[in-house]
Amino acid sequence: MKKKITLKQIAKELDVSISTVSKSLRNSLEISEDTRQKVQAFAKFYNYKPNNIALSLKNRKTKTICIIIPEIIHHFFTTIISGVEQIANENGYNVIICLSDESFDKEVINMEMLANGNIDGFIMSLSKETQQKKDFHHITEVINQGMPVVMFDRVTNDILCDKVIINDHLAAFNATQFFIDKGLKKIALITTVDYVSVGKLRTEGYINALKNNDLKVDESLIIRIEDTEHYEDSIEQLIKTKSPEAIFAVNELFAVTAIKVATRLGIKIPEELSIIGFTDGLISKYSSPSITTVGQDGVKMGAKAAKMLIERLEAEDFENEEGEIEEHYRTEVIETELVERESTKS
Amino acid sequence: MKKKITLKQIAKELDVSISTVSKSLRNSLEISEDTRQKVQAFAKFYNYKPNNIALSLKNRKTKTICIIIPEIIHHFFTTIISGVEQIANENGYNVIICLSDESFDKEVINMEMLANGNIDGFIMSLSKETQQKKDFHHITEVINQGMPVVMFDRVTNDILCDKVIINDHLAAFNATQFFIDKGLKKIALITTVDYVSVGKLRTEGYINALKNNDLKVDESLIIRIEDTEHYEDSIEQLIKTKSPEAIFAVNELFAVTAIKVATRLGIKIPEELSIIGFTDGLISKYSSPSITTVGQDGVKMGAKAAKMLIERLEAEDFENEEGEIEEHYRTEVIETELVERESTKS
DNA sequence: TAAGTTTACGAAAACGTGATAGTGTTGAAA
DNA sequence: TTTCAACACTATCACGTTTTCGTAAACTTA
Repeated sequence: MKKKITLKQIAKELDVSISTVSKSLRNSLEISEDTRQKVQAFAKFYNYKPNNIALSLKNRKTKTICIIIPEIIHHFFTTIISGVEQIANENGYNVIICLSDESFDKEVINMEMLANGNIDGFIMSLSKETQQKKDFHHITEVINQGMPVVMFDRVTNDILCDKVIINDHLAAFNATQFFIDKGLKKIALITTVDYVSVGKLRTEGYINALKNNDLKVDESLIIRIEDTEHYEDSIEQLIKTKSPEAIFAVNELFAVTAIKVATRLGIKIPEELSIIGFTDGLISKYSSPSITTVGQDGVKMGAKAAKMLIERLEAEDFENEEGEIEEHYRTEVIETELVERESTKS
Repeated sequence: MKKKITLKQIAKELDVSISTVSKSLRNSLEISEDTRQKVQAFAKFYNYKPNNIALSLKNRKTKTICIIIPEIIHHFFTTIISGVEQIANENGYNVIICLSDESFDKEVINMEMLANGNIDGFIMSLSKETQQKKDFHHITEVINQGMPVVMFDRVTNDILCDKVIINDHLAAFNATQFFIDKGLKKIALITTVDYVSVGKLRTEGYINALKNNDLKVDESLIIRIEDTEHYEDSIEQLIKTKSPEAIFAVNELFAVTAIKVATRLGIKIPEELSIIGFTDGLISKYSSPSITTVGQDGVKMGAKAAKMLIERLEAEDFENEEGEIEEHYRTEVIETELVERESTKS
């Protein structure tokens, strides 16, 4: 077992100074051809690699970014990670992943922990609890310390920073309009309670689409599901008592559950009931019937977020010299598209 | 924007030495009550937090572990991450996630990169390409440098280290036996090509179960699918020409695809065809009919791996004093259980 | 009062690196 | 012979901590 070798050890072994070793390895012209080669050969033999921690300390840059997501079992978030990771790696950055588990406390702890030098910047999506509490002090603090933050998907207007979002409102509007165009009028909505911003926006899109077509908004066709709730019964209730012609669900799980319930009740999909979900994950794809869904390209979103963050990080090197930082935050909107499958009539 | 404050700045501000500040904050008895309080108050006001990078350099420990997985879109791997993350956080460790994308090169690059001080240890599952090449030099090297590695799921006997696996052989054996116990004899197998170790083991389990019940192994009932292959046709071919009574698929995707194909062909599940998959993911759960599957508890597995790694890391502190390290590697086997659902007769 | 002990703090080293500034030797130009 | 530049290398500092050791000043004891 040979431990990692350091500059100092090489220097001692070859009886030169540390500076000479360092310069030789960086091919400095200050060092004679002879010494350089000797050092390089030695270093190669012992497989010398600079210690990243020491470099981080010296350069005050870790070349590591952190992505905080509420949950990892959501397919959408894994695609986000995928996109972030790809761009990060291309630019020589490592990615630390933190799971907030939808918990405010865990989000705060993770951020405070990593903000102390471990990383150069954050990419994050708010936990439900944080959205509920509307307490963003941990994020403000990090930003105030000069660490860039990029928020995606679940964002808030209370924080000024770069953001990557999808147009939830428009996407929901279009999905609803899709039903209406097919001649369906009795359109139900399965959504979440309002404090999750995306659920709220999607609900608004649904309502606006109805209004735009002079259709009445029937509150009894809308069910709002709590996290903890066992929602299968609520959905069954909805389908049984209201017999909707179409259902728009704000996520995959609601959609697939609706399908399960309808199938159990002997309702034919899409002949008697059309269903559109949100988020194009594996479930939608492999469900039978497969589910028409609002596809949000997580990979693209993650990649965009990573690009924005890295751009800002690299820009910082300049700004230091200029003194004043120009705070011009952008919000990028990622396109969605309706992926038509078997759960809607063609 | 107030940047992070350092010991040095506090020292200068309060006109004491850096040592005094450091000691005060760590409640050293060497420092007078008076000074201590003054320093602590000041530090609190400016929200002083020690710089983790500096600590890492000093302690030669980063309190960060890296998990390398082949893909993140596999539900199984996300549950692994979940388990690792939980245990890591409980013990004050951060988790860096690297995706090898099933590529040997990416696995090597990631490992070499992070082994230079960034992390304290690895948890990993081999990429397909690495398994194929049987080139493990990057792992041996890391281990030789004294950095602990824990492998899980896709492991190899060529490397000596801690491992966490499931008994793939037994699990497949039991699944096949389950069919046989129901009186089914014509049991097909949808598996992967042999270089992926788990596919191989599961295939063996299937074959042994058949042999154990004096059933003939019919090679035409076994299809081996390549990564890149568009496998839906192969499966359709199998079902059409062989009309099996049961299918055992070595992963979720194969199982759900078999269901889709069978449903399309008008074959009733489970009346005419029973199906068992492997890995209890969302797809199996939400498919209609839902899929009976060999459940492997990824969370437990990840947690176990993290525990083993952290145990070894903390043990290192001792060993240094004793000189000689006792290399006693363990292999933990995680139990699997058959999760019965709608795709098999009860 | 002299000697020893405690108190309260500071200086410096160490972790590993890279950049800046310095230093001594050699050779060439004035 | 003097001066200056080029060469080849070394010393030192800085990044932010913690820790070991050192040391004045105050206090105790004989």
